[in-house]
Amino acid sequence: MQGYDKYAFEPFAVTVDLAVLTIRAGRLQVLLVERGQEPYAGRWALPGGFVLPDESAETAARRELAEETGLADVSGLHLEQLRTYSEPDRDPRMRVVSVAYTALLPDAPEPRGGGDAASARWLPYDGPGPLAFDHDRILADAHHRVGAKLEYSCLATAFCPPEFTLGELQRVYETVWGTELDRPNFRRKVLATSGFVEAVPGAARLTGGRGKPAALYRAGPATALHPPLLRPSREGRPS
Amino acid sequence: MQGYDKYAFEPFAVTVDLAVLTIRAGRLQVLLVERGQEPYAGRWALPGGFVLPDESAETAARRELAEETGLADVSGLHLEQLRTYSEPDRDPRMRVVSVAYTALLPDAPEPRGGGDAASARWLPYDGPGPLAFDHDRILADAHHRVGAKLEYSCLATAFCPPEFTLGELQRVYETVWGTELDRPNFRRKVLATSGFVEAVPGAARLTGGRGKPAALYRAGPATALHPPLLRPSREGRPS
DNA sequence: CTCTTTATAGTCCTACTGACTATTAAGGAG
DNA sequence: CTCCTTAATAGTCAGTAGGACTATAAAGAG
Repeated sequence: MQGYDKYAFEPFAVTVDLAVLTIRAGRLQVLLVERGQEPYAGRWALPGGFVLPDESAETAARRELAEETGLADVSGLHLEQLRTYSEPDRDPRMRVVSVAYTALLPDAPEPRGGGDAASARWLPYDGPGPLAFDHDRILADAHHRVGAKLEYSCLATAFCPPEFTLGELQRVYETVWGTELDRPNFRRKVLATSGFVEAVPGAARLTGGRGKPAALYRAGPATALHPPLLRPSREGRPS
Repeated sequence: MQGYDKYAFEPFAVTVDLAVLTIRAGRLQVLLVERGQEPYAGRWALPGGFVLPDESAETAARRELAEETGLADVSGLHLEQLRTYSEPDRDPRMRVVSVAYTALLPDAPEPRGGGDAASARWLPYDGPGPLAFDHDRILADAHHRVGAKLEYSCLATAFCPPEFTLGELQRVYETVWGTELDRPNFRRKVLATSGFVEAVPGAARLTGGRGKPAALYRAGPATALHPPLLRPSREGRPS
């Protein structure tokens, strides 16, 4: 790798794939597009596209995210590189190396198909059978990563609107992990972690609630949880 | 991303870069090659090279690892994808997207330059000034990742020979984290984590030791640490 | 007004861990 | 051989985090 001219190399197409996750109707949902052409015509796929000549993968991912969600301002959303998939046969048409990103959205409006792709839609994480290409694996990796990061980072607030209740925050953990948490213990842990959330000055929330109105919180300045908030029981958090 | 023919895309060169870490002489050391040509002639760089047409990035990384270290059997070494670096200007000659990997080695023989590259050498992690390209950042990311994974995974044994003492294992933590740990507490924690290490049937080690001979252990079947072994004090473990 | 629902407050009790002290078993210096 | 140093191993003790659980408060539904 000292002088490129001395070495032959094959040029690859480089794309980004997006695993965009949100919580709607109490379920973990994914943004998917339906493929209209072969291969995998009719299958659901993760949104994505080519990295343009003057873009970094990160820039391309954020551009695609804006196009596929139709959101005007996508700058505040959590976007994080997941990993790169480069198996030679992952796309039957040509050699494509794909840099996968995970994005987390709070409220999740139904996407208006304002981009180049066919209309993207929210679908339940466990819902639609096998995805196109290796997207099942990418999506599973994204879910695994997000579940793990909930334990030791403040990532959960990325699923919440700017102001949220501790009940909503707890539902994020429960939905992603697929477990139930003890409410008093969850409150105690979150409030004891300085910088995780901070109370909104003078507010409570009543409108839609069926029970006692809950206090509102905002995401705090912290990014890491010390000590972590471990998921209950079951052993094994590989990789 | 439904039909590639409809979209223009630029072909990129795809490479792998390796952050190969080991512990030698009580210090964290990195495998580096000296660049002979511009750009960055004379600077140290991470070993790496092009992904070949029929290779995945993972395969290419393992091939480069074997070439650069000169080790005959590289199959047992810990190799893990770090992340992908794709800034358009990261290589002044052309557009290169690089998939970075982190590898951990136990004993660390001085590499015999048996590959295509100029002789690779072990250098202290904090040693050689600025590296070529964006390799300083890649190396820092690798160090950060390894430090974080020591907390919640059994990765530390990847730095150790097949049979090791708990003192050696502790030195891995101390060297990577740059902190000192309490020895009795470390022992208690490691031995209490089932599957982390297991005692070698009937053996102790005396030869080189200045003190009481230590018992030998092997890596156990576990991959994750529950609960984690957190580094002392200082807050903040970002990303 | 009562029941249901959700938020919030507080109490045990156990396990984990940080900070120690003590003991054992080598090698080295005299 | 004896003392000293070094490192491994054993054990103690207290503070704390967290799991399980009970109790109270404040809304809406009927």
